[in-house]
Amino acid sequence: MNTKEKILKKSLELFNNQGVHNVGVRDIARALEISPGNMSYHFPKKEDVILALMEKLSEGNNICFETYGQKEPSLLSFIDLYEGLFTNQYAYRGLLIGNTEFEEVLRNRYAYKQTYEKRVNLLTNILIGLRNKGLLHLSESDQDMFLSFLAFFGRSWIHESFIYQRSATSAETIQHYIKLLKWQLSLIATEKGKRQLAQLA
Amino acid sequence: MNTKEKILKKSLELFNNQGVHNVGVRDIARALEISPGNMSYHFPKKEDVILALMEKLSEGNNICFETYGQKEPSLLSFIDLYEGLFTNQYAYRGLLIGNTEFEEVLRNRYAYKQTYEKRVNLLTNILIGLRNKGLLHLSESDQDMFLSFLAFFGRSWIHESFIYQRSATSAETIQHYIKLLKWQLSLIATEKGKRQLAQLA
DNA sequence: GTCTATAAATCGATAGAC
DNA sequence: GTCTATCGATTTATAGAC
Repeated sequence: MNTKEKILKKSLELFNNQGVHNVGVRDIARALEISPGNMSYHFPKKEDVILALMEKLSEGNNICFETYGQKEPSLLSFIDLYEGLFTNQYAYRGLLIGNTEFEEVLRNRYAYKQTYEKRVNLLTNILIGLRNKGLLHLSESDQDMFLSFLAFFGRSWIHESFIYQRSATSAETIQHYIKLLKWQLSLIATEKGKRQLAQLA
Repeated sequence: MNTKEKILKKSLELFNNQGVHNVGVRDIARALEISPGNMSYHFPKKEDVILALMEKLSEGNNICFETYGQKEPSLLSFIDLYEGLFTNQYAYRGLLIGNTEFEEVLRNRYAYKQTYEKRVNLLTNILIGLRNKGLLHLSESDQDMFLSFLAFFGRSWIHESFIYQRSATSAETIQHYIKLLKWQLSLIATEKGKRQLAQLA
């Protein structure tokens, strides 16, 4: 592993444990036993480190969606999709909480809005697919609301987990929110959909 | 209005617009055309300002719950309750987002956990009341899940609104999340409950 | 590529006069 | 109560030797 990769790995570790704003470039350098100057050679600004990590997070999410696309649409693979997404988000949780500090940077340099719109389109198609399979009972307006819910849920659970579930393990935390998602699905699932959900524990 | 109150008012205004971490004591002093030293006379530490504002927020929430307690339990008054809570939270949104910086402070000096547990108990009773009125269809496990959902929703909507709904007005933003809440309620409402919800536009 | 040393800015907080 | 002036710590970022 080269220095650049080492920096990214250690930065993420520190960000996750202490939050981005509590970790200075000095801290990262010290943890890696390299000099602050060396840090700046590889990443001229702290935001460059954050941006690089954000892109890795985004790639991870893309892979989850691609994996789903290759499977038969079902509520089980839908849950799988979200387990993947949540696991990925959890791995980068330090970036996703307390990011108001770098919000402006992200807005300018990271394709926030495009990514968001792409995801909404993707999810819309996924929901339509599940409805067409007779798994979800979704009217036009239900679909919009469930989409709003999913967008909200997918972006916000990590905030709450960071503040309120800190003592829990990674797996426990993720399962807590997956359970909440399953419950939501069960409320709008058809009988066929409910039978699929029943297969899960 | 005395200086202390002026400081609190202006601080909140600045926090809401720029986020706590982007507003220094100097900024507040400059905006009020007083000296930084004077700021420190009234609030020795920046966290004292934040703590005072948090307590005002908490009082506002308490009033919402008390108001609900004096009404006849119904899904309409339940929605009223949340409109009140959301309006209050929105007014103090600067404190509620990006608060990882002061999380430790809040944990130590503000009765976070007690407040949280009190609210969960309160909400549990409210839900039981609504079920007893024949408005909600809630099994034991449904109740737990809906409680988890409400706790999550109530704490997290403000994060999302701050990042994704910034261009919307206060009223639009709040109504967006109230609409989401109504939809959730409609999923677990009895026929009687659904008739109440239908009264709302 | 990596280092040491330090610039330059900003922050919270304090000292002491009035 | 309010002011001016400043301390002391911390941060990002850079300069220049090796």
